[in-house]
Amino acid sequence: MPIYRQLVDQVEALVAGARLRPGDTVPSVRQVAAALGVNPMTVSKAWSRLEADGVLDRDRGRGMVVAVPRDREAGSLAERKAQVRPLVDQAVVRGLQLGLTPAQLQAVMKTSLEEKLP
Amino acid sequence: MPIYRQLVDQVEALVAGARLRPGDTVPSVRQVAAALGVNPMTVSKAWSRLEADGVLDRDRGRGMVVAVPRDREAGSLAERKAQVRPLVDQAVVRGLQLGLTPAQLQAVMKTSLEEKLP
DNA sequence: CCAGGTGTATTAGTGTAGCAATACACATGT
DNA sequence: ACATGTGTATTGCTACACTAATACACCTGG
Repeated sequence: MPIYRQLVDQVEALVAGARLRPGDTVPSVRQVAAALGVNPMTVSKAWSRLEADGVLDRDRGRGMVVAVPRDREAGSLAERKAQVRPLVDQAVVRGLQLGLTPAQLQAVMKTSLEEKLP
Repeated sequence: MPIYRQLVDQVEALVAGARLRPGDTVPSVRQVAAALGVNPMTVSKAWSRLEADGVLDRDRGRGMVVAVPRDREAGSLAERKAQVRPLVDQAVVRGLQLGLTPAQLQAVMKTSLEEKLP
């Protein structure tokens, strides 16, 4: 899995789990790049995508900050459910393929939720 | 999303949902290719991957058949749960990101399961 | 055997994702 | 103004994913 995607997923998970809250600052592009031995541009790509997704706010000269969830992109409850649906479907298909029962799959999701929400 | 991957996902979903059962035959590479206006090799790639994943059995000169689930790749319950985990995590993160509550996410999974299992 | 069905190995072309090097634009503190 | 921090536009390169064209190998029914 590409470096920049790993970074995106990692930050998204932290924000979704409220371990990074709106207003918190994120390590600078150069800090992360140096720590990982990667080109700053690679990190910038990740930060950019996070900004495009509304997860971070950019502030040139200062750094990037966790954005307040604006519900803008959200839409109605039904729409949001429809957006997650493909990902859930993928997990479900894989689970059934492995012989897991519906109850076992639900249990996995419960575990995942508990781990993410402190 | 690549053509061959769409085919793979589609067949996997059908098999996982028991709409295609072990022993059922699958349309031939050339039939599907003609129907979609695609090169037979593209369909073959999909069929091959499905065979590698143990979903289909090959039978040169006759066609491809849905394989019996062998529990082969399965392993212990814990191992299988661990395998689905990343996919579930991805769905969960996305759901939380959209402001869905844990209960709503579980509901989405329930719906997905009900739709797949007849 | 032969005709017609099956899947596929091989090869080649095309596009693009991923990453890095460079140089630049913006903001802040002194 | 200047030094120093921030993020980034641009460019170029490389590797690999995806698709297709062709020719071949296998099996079955007559």
